[in-house]
Amino acid sequence: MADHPPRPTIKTLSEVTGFSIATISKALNDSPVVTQATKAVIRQAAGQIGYAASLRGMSLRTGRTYQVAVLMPVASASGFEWDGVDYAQILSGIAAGLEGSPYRMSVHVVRDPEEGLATARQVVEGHLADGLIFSGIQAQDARVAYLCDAGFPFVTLGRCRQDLTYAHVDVDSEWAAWAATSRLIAGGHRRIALINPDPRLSYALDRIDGFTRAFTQANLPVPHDLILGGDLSTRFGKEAALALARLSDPATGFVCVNESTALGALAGLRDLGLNIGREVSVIAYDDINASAYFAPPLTTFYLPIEDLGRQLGGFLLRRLAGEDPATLQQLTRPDLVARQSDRLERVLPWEGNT
Amino acid sequence: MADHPPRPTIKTLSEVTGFSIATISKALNDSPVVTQATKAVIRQAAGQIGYAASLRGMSLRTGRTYQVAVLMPVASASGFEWDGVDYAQILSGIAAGLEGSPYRMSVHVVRDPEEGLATARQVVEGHLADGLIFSGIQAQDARVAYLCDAGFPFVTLGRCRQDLTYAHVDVDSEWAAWAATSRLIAGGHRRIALINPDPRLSYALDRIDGFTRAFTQANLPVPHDLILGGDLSTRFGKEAALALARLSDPATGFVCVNESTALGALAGLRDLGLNIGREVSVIAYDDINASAYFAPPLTTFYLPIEDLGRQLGGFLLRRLAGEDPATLQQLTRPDLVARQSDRLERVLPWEGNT
DNA sequence: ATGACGCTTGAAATCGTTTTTATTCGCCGC
DNA sequence: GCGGCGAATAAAAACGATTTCAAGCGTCAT
Repeated sequence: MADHPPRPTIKTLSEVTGFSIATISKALNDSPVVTQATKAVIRQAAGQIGYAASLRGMSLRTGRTYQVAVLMPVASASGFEWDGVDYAQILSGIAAGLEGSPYRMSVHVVRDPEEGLATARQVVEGHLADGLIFSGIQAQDARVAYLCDAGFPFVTLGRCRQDLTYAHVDVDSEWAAWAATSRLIAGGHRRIALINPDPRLSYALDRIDGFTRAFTQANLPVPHDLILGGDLSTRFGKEAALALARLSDPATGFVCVNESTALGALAGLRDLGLNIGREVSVIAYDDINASAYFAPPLTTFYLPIEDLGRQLGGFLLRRLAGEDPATLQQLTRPDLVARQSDRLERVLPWEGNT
Repeated sequence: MADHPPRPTIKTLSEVTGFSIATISKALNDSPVVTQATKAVIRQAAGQIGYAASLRGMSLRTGRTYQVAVLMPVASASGFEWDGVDYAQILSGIAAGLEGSPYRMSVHVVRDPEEGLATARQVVEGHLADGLIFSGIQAQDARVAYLCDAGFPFVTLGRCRQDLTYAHVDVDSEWAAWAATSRLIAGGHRRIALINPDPRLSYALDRIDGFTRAFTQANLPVPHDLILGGDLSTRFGKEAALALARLSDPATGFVCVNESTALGALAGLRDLGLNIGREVSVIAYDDINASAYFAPPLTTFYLPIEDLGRQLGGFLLRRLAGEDPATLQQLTRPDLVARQSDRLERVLPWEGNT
């Protein structure tokens, strides 16, 4: 066990430079009341002795924590089935977005939106963090409502359907579902299934909207009976695909919500002896490129999930700096990656213009 | 924006009860110098007004942060290829292990062990956390050495090969590699490949040891030319399998390090037109059950990764309480889940006794 | 010459705890 | 009756920063 010399405090710096701690503090915070000359001297000395302000001290005085809390959802009941969400990548992105700021990231695990609300309350009331980031937004989201009401800075991945102004980053699920469905319709499919997440989630509704729009635009009836919602597990994907492909008027096209459900769907369709890419087609979201190695390789929409995380972090920083949440809103369109799980070859009109 | 009433402090409690703040503090910390009667009164009042000690204040005074830092590795160069590590599940486990304690979890993203060391230094020197958890332990691990030397509490997932005493949780990779290899040998394979992680990682060496032991025990030559190390990406798994299966004396059995490399290996072998499960066999580690949906379903060793996380959290708590690290060490044997990617049917002697 | 003002710096209060040291008070022994 | 002691509580000093307010001091107008 090595003994470290005691960390220099503002007092040390005061003794070294001869200035009072008040002046030191102001200088380091770049206050206009202190001369450039003294600022320079103090900064130089600070660098010299390796002074870094104690977050503890700052925190007590200012009430800020210099922490950002992230609510990380974990699949509760799916029993460690793959849910296709690489939250580590989101966290990595958030951390990247926070880089260069004094803010650190604390992670709170939540099993469901209710626990999410409880945790959000704790964070706000206990001043455990200065800002909050979370995802899994529901159409009617109690967390969003609470935080808006409390005036606490936050950014979400996803949008709720309430009329509230808040910072968020989202993927254009309506468009993606529309594009995928249109692609399958153009490929000749009429019985297209939508394998969807929990219907309380806001983007589940977005996907239904896009799905519906594709049929309406093509003057075709919307196959409402082929919309199935569940958790994001591979098991659900398989069960859903099996059920849908065994109908008397079976589904031949599948628009899956992500890689894990798509993997399950492929497994189910394979079990039925169907030739995927010829008899049936599958399209999904993809963010970790596992789809490229499925049998057959999956046509997907690529979701730059690490970038989304980076945006979340960046937006929260700007929100904490006082920026208006109305200016901190962003919608991303995923890119189509055409592979072999659908039989479409020709380029569609909307391709290429992202 | 709702205005919250100011949070009660120890001073509030002092005014309410009539006791001095010193007595309050001691009472709430269950100090023996204060009477049971007053303790009861104070606790009652604290509950009444909903007092909870400010972590900020405690932190400044005690020097503790009530935070545990986790170093989360992100695959740097693999370009968002799946690496098969569900770190979210580990975090979830750690959080579960920490539950009931006042400790919160902060996550620091690191791209490689060097950055890990730098971050560990920051955490220790800046007192950013009271304890540290990390993984990806190398045979010679600078982080472990540094933290041991600094006397800073930490727990690792994995063991290094230096002679140091520290708290850790690990999986018996030597055994698992031995078991997988033995299983393939018993199935008639002689050219067995080991698809391994980065050879600097400690468990990469453990796996080589187990692999070697299996051949030695069977009085067979060890196929050193079939040991390949790389990142954990699916791409690497595919490339490795392709290379190994194309040798003039090709590999017919594959012991993969995890689900993602196994998925890649399956994809590669499939591309070569090989019948997996008959002509070639594949065995891997598995923690999210995606393997069950591969084509064919993969024989794996199941790794209870969330439990490992829970152990990590629990061990760190005990370490923080002053427990001897020598007593905080644990080795887990994964369970075999036999599926269809290897052709072995009969039960091996070591099965059943976990 | 003097008072006001601007500019820079310093002293002191403050944030909410814990911990060390001091005080109060009843009681016992001599 | 008084010093001393033990038990319980109170007072005060930290921890390391920010922030308010006061002070010093030269300049300039009156």
